[in-house]
Amino acid sequence: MPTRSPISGLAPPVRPDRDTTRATIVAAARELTITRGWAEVRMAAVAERAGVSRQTVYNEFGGRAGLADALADAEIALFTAGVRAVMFAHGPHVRAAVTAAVRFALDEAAANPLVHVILTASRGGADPLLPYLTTRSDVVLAAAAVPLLEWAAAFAPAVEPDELAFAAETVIRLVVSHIVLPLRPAAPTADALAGLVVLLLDAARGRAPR
Amino acid sequence: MPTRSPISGLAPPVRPDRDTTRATIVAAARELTITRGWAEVRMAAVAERAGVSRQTVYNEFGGRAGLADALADAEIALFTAGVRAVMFAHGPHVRAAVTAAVRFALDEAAANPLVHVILTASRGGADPLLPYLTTRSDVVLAAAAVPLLEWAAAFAPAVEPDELAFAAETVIRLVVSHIVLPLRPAAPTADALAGLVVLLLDAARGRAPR
DNA sequence: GACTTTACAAAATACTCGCGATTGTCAACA
DNA sequence: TGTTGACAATCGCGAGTATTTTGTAAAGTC
Repeated sequence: MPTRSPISGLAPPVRPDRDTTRATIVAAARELTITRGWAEVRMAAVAERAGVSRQTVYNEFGGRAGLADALADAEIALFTAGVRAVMFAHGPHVRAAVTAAVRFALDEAAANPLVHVILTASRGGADPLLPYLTTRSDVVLAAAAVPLLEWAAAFAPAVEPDELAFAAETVIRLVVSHIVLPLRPAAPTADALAGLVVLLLDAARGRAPR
Repeated sequence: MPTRSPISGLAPPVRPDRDTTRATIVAAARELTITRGWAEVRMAAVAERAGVSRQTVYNEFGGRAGLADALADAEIALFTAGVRAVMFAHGPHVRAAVTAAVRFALDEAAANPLVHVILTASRGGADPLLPYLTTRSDVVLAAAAVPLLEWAAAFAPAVEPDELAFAAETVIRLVVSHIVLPLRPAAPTADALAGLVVLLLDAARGRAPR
């Protein structure tokens, strides 16, 4: 994060925006991937769209695999940030917060194929991006849990960590399941899962609020 | 196993065992699929192993796709029968019954590739059997729910049907999720899911035992 | 110094062709 | 009713080849 000081001149003049370049490239790769699919994404096309030379892409990411990694990381960060924002917007209201978070996840997965692929990764799927995301599915699960746990730390501190972890893992698994096989519209699913979380947290609170 | 009636001659001479033949063929296909994988299963090999002519296989199932369907149906029946047996063996003990059922499902999916494929179907996976199982994943979910609901009807009749259906669907989704991405050994997973079901049923009982 | 351009080898991908194996169907046969 | 044998159609596989794309290295530019 070389955020350079405003007093330009003396501050590191070098590298005006090293990671701005990276971000631009990742953004370009992201757009191309979402519209055309990762399989169709050419390093040359990414470079052109990002306004840099192909060589720069290689310098920054090492290659196609590195770019895929960075892309996945960026998308995960974006997604978790969204979940976090949605949840904190509802303050301590467990049901409202979880409902909104689940809806966000379901809608996002429906609209953004990248999120869909990353969330439902792990299955030896057909998607060409997967070979590059080497079994990161557990990482994804862990990443998705972060905003939930942060929210709980802020608004439900009395709950035992183990119970909390189980609740988080369980909703996430269920959300993914409903993404893979949606039997009902998003709204009732979100309501049902929120009810489940309320139940889990209440039970945990009643049992172990030591 | 063409077990014909001992009193040969008068007993229905026609069609001594139409569906015995089918069962034999399916059994042959099943064994070949489990050991060598569906992709390697040849219609000729199935016929030979079943002790019938290749033509008979075509007459009974129409073709490779039909055989795949029948195979899936048979395997689902076998699996649900196993779940049913395991659950009823524990009588009304919710936790014990669900624990055993989850363990059975996890172990079965680990040991029997056919069960694994069918349970985790739907994802546009690499398995060659899938193209023949056209989006039957919802059917599978419904089928897996049957033994659970039967058990509940026998031992937990006071629970509202909706709540019951949700509980069943949820455990099944979670079991599949843990098959696809197992983070812990089977035993603790089974315990945790059983606890979840107990919670759901207790809540439903306390709320709506009208 | 960071980036671009140009050049080029290596690797992946796409396409064609031919062939053997397999599927699916038909009719004669037991 | 089920078996056998024959046959066209189709599929999958592998070799061979062309084309694209990746990945690396150099020299050139602001």
